[in-house]
Parts: sequence; structure tokens; C-alpha cells
Amino acid sequence: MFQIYNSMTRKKEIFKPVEENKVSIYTCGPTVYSNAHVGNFSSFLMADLLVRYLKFKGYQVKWVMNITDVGHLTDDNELTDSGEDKMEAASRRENRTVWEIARHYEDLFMKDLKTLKFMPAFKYPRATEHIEEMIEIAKALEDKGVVYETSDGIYFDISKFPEYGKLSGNTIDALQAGARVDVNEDKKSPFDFAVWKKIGGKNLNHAMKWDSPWGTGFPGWHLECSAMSRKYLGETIDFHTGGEDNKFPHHESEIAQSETANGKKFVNYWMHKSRVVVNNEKMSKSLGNFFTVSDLTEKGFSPEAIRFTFISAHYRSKLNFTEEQILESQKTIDKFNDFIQEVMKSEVSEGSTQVLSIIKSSKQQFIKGMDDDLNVSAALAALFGFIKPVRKNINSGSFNQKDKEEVIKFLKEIDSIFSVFSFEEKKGKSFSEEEKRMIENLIEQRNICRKEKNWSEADRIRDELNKMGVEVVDKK
RNA sequence: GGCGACGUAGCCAAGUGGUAAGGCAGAAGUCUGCAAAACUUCCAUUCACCAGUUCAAAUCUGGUCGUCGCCUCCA
Repeated sequence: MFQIYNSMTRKKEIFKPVEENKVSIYTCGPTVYSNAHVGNFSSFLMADLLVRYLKFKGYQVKWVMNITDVGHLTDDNELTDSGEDKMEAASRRENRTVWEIARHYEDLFMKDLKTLKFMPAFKYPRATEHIEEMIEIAKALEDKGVVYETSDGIYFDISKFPEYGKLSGNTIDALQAGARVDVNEDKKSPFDFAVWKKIGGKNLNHAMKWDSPWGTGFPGWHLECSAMSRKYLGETIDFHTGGEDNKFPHHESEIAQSETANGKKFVNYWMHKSRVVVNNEKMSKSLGNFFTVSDLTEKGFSPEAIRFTFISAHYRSKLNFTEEQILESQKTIDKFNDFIQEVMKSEVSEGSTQVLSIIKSSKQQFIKGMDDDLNVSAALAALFGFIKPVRKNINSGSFNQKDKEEVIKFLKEIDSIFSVFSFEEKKGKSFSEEEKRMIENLIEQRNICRKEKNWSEADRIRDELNKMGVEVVDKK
């Protein structure tokens, strides 16, 4: 039984899909106006882990991650609609059209997804290709009388949605009281949000624009997720994931729009990824203290280690991201990979052994951990506890062909979730006849040196062999 | 000011009422000329602090201190 912490109720809940055996997952994806950083990916990896685990559990998973390629606002206040569109700003900065910016950073993003071994989603819909669907929702909202028009756009009147704030724990009253934002005079409440923005005023030169019943303009930020999740996943979806900073106002606003337009519950389970910090400092684009995936791979860290670092930290606790963490992840991965090699190269015996029951109990323990709100720590403990007794069986020669196959099969199942192990059997490098003769010669010389206790010469030969790619391990 | 999360060994970290998983690092040992790997053993009388509830609390309640996030771009 899979339990998940629902940010809406702030409780762990037993997962029940809308449709039996099927799961729909919507992930708030990147805004493609610059390089995505590992903070972004840590959030997407939470979704990837969820997707992969539910597949492991046998569900048919439909995962959608949007690409936000129409800008929302930059350094100023989204609620009062000051500030500049991010895509437009990037366009000016890089002297490219907004469309070039969008496609360029989307390409980079897709490459990074591949590098980090993401499960491909069912669809990565672009906001700009769903303007019609957004307008449809905006019209529905208009029909229900929850929006009003101002000189610069169409706004959702949050007083028409009394539950506004239920996700972030705010109430409309509390929001008003704690307001730190300047009031936009045209708006009834500072927390009313734009559904559609008109071209004009400081948006006069907005490059991305479309026709709508309210004139030429562009959609409000929150609308795209309401539109695209409905189109691809339906009116009520199982999971909606994103960073915790998206709770307010983004997800609140999505809820208000979708639930008003559809007259149905929007999302059954909300999952929010805690922030990644670097050296205990907030990591953000504005502070500039972030790493991209290529920053890290260029430093020599493996994609697997980067992936594992984010996956192995629980998604609801803050992760203090450091290079030490990545190195430790690499060690853990190496440990499993060494074990896999050992299993693949092991000699098999006849007769019955304990191995199958070890697999069974480890698997149960693993599932128990993952079933509990993706408790990877507990699940990993099960795997560490698995290696030891199996290795014992291998070393004592109590390991049959079936065991060997089942151990590999089990680890491959696990890796369908983690996707960090390597199952390629490391074959010895192939050498030419001449090289082989040379190597044998060196080994013989070294053995003579060892017999004569000429250790320095023996070690020198060992170094030389290592350089040729020959691993030398002495046994008694 | 409003909303929320959290504080477990040197580090990472699990554990929501029954007496502290696991990993890394460290120590000792087996093996070994050395090294690597593997294996064995050790490594929190204690869970930020103070009260309280209880036969029993890291776990529940109240308070104190501290850290972090959201409320303004960010996943």
C-alpha cells in the first residue's frame, strides 16, 4: 500500500488512483529563459522517482511536464503586475528573438534530462502551443462570472473562490493582513491574478501575442498548467508536483481556476519538493549560487552520482548540496556496481541455497520503505542488508545459477527506479598476442621479484601493469 | 508581520508511545611483503533545551532557543 504525504492535507495518505491501475502526474516544468540548475532538477527528479516507483508497482503512469515558453514576470511583483517578462528580458540580453531563446533553452533542458537519465514523460507540452485551450478556460471563468476586466487585463476575483489559500495555509484575510505588496489600483484585491494580459502600456512591445476575445495579448502565468493538465490528463488528476515555492501563488491560482472552470476537484495529491540549499544558503537564480548539470559533469562528477544525490535525500527535507555529497553518492553507486560485477563473475554451484529467500525479504523491506512516502533511506538500508548475506553465499560457494539470475533480476528491478547502476559485465581489455606475451612476461618477472622479496621492483612492475590497464590483485 | 517545515553521533540519515536502522568517516583485527577488495568487532545510556501527560516519550502536549523556506523571480 503506497502512502504519500499530501501537501494539501499535510498528512500521509493512502494512494488511491482516480482510475484503477492508472496514474496521472503533472509536473510544473521549467521556464525556458536560461539554463536550468540542479535545484530545478531536484524537483523534477522527485517526480521522476515517483513515476518510476509507481511503474515498478505496476501502475500505468501518464506523466506530463510542461515547458513554460511564454514569459511571466521578472524581478518584480507578479501580483501587482509590475516587472518585466522573463522571456523578453532574456531576448534583449542575448540579442535573440524570444522564440529562439525558448527553443534554445528547451533543447538544453531536454539534453540535461537525458544526461540525468530521466524517464521520458508522455508529453512535454509547450505553453505557446496551447493558447486556444487557455482561452477556453478563461472563457469558462468569464461565463461563471469570476473574472473582471481592467485596463490592462482580465483578472480572477479571488473573493469568488473562498478556498483560495487552502494549499499554502493562507486565508484571504490573512493574506490581506500580511500584505507586503503595493496595491495595483485597478485590481479589487492585490491577490487577484491575471488570466489574460492585454498588449499595451509597458507590454506594448511584447513579442509573443495572440488574439483573444479580450483583444490581443498573452495568457496569465497560472493558466497554462490548468489548460495543459486538463487537456492531457483530465479534469481531476492524481498527482501534481512542483517546488514548494510554487505553492503560493502559482498552485493556489491553478486550483482556483481549474476548480471553478471544471466544477471538479483539480488534484488528489499535491507533492512539493523542499528547497535545495548550497552551503546552507538559499540557492536561486537571483543569487547566482547555482550549478547547472554541465557545470558538475565538467568537474568530473558522473551523472549517476548527481542523480543519486538528489534522489537519496528525502524530498521533504532540505538538502544541503555540496560536492562531498556527490562524492559519497558515487561511493555508494560504486559499491553496488562492484557487487554486481562480483555476482556476474561468480562461480555457480549445484544444490539449494538461502539466496532466494534473502531476495524475497530484502525486496519486501525495500518496498515497505518506498511505500512510505518514498522513504529512500529505509529502502537503501534494505539493499545494504541484501548485499552482505548474498556475498557470503557467493564466497562460501553456495550460489547456484538460479540465484545468480534472480539476484541480477532483483537489482535490475531496483535500478528501474534509481537508474544509477551498471550491468555491463566488465570484460578484460582485449590485448594483441604481442601484448599478452609482454604482460605474462611482466607478471612472471614480478612473481620472481616477490619471491626474492624485491618489493620495490615488484611494485614498479605492478604500476606498469596498472598503466596498461591490467589490474593486479595478490592473493595468498 | 502572516503561513509553513525542521533541530537524532564527526558527517549524511531512518525511526510518531515500548526503550536509538543504515551509509560515510574513524578505531582494532582476519588476509597480505605492501596495497586494494572482502570479512569480523567497536563507535549516541541518548534524540536542541525546559516543563507536563503516561507504567513507558526521540516519538504526545505546552513553552524556550535555534535553523530553513514561502509570503517578490526561482523547482
